Amino acid sequence: MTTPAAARRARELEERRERIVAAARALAEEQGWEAVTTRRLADAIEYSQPVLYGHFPQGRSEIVTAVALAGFAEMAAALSASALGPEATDVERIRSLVTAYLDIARRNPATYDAMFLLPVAVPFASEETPAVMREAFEAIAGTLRRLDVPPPAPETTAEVLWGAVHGLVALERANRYSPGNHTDRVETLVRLFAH
Amino acid sequence: MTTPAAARRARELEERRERIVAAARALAEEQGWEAVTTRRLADAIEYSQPVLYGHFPQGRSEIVTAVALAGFAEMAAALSASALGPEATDVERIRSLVTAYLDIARRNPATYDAMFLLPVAVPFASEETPAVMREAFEAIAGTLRRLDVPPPAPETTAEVLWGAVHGLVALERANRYSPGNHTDRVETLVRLFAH
DNA sequence: GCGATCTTCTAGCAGTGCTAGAGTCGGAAC
DNA sequence: GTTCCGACTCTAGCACTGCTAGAAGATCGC
Repeated sequence: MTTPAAARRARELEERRERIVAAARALAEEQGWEAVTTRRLADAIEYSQPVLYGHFPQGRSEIVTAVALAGFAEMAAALSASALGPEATDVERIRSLVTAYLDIARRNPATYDAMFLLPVAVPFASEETPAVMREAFEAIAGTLRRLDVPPPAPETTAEVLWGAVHGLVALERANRYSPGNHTDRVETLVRLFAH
Repeated sequence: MTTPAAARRARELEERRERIVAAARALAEEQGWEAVTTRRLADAIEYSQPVLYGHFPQGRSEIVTAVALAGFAEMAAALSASALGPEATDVERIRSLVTAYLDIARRNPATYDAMFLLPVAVPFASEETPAVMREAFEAIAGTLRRLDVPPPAPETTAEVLWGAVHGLVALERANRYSPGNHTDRVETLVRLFAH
């Protein structure tokens, strides 16, 4: 049914779609999301504006969502990779997790914004939650479950921990914190959850 | 030096300034910040657009900042008022504080966004930090200091607590949480900080 | 090679933040 | 009471935004 030409076309389409997402992400990280305009994206991929709407019928916001999903995939991988061996202490486990999270957020600020700040239309904890999001959450909950003294409700605690770390990132980036106190805050947070 | 006419003019200017801020806030709470355009604001105060720039030379972003400052004033008042009497337990004190914070955030979502999400040019923990911001922070730090078992570094813990509660608000509003688990999360957070 | 289909582009809409310059009005001085 | 100046406000317009209709074009199956 699918001719070779059609297969090639589908492949080219997919490639172009990814070039759009990559261009949006690069532009956002370099100059902020307000610099990510449909005209600049069209220039970056060397096509005209309407082409974008062929890939993303919902327009700009759908492109932002695509960047957010890519970010969640990377975060899930980083958090899973942050798990320590059996001889680690509870404090070390949580510190490794939190540090991995903060690293991801610090290295990709614009992508992080797409994931949490910008209004992207992705229901999180529901049926249709993309797998990458569940994965990232599971990495956090898994670390809590593996503690020597696991919390009574690991899932709920995972949600609270996620929120606490996100709050740290958000307030720090918005300059709502005293400067230079970063490591103290992280250590305080870690010991709070490691009990 | 100041003639009666000049005094009246100054008063009228201040009134008009506040009408702009009030209009921006009302519009944002009703239809979101993207609906707060300079044209709509001008319509609301029944003047033309350029009048806005007489009050706020930096334009729209300065108006958002003004709304944020009003929000901080209200938050400082609400958090201070949440302090409990001497017979309260640590858990009750923190719960009262956190609940007051969540109430403010839930009742004025757009104002809350102006305070923390939108890029307003207000350095927080620095010399020029407006008094209202310091006040809000002091209400949190003060509650921690008054605990039966105060944390080792109340200021740092206050920053972490602020971040944790903000994270709760942010993730909840961005639909990054499982629905219906709200009270569990709050209680988990409270007990974490009440030791 | 033909013809239909699918793709891409040009051009334009309505809206945005912001501003230059023209015009109007109030109030101080005589 | 009249004049005149300065402060104030408005009209009109710029360059930009996201998005889309309809024309022009290329491509592919036959």
